Amino acid sequence: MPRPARLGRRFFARPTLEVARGLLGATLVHQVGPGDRRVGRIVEVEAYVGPSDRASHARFGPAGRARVMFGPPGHAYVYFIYGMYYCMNAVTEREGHAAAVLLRAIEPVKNVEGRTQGPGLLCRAMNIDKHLNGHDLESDDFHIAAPRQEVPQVIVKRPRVGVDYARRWAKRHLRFYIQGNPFVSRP
DNA sequence: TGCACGATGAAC
DNA sequence: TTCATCGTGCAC
Repeated sequence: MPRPARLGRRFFARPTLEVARGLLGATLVHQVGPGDRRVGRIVEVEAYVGPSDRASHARFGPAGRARVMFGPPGHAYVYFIYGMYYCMNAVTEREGHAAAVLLRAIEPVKNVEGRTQGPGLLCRAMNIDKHLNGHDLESDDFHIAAPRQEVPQVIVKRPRVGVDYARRWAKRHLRFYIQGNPFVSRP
């Protein structure tokens, strides 16, 4: 059986909506320590398309919290939120175009315990925190791999969660998930 | 220097 | 609907 192809710079250096849809069904891998390689299948994501996206942290500019989003694609943007949770994004588009895809839910595949429905729980279960902010996703210990084979899946488009303050940007269907998957946070 | 608030999740 | 809990952004 062929080894799943690790997604590299070229995959992420594309339009964010394409990357978002392409990440559904892919597997997130984090080698937490010796003998603890955690793997989860991505089933729900959100796209944050640029600094003009009023829901994106990129709106605060390259000197702000989301400076990693202004850097090269294929890196992790991990931030701390509500005083207790971390959320993980994969940076997209070309360097200088601040965009990313938020990973909202995974289906446990290997060594993943606890709930994984929602960006905060996902990071907790995968042991992802601020020490991984800015980490290169083209690495052995932390990366995303393409599905082994094309699995038929219907992709649902919905408004993003928790961004009502963003006016018209809150209405756009920039959340994507695999229809019928039981691990989606908010079907 | 202070303060309001959030790309959340759980309890009530 | 409220609350836990704290870093960030911005007003002062």
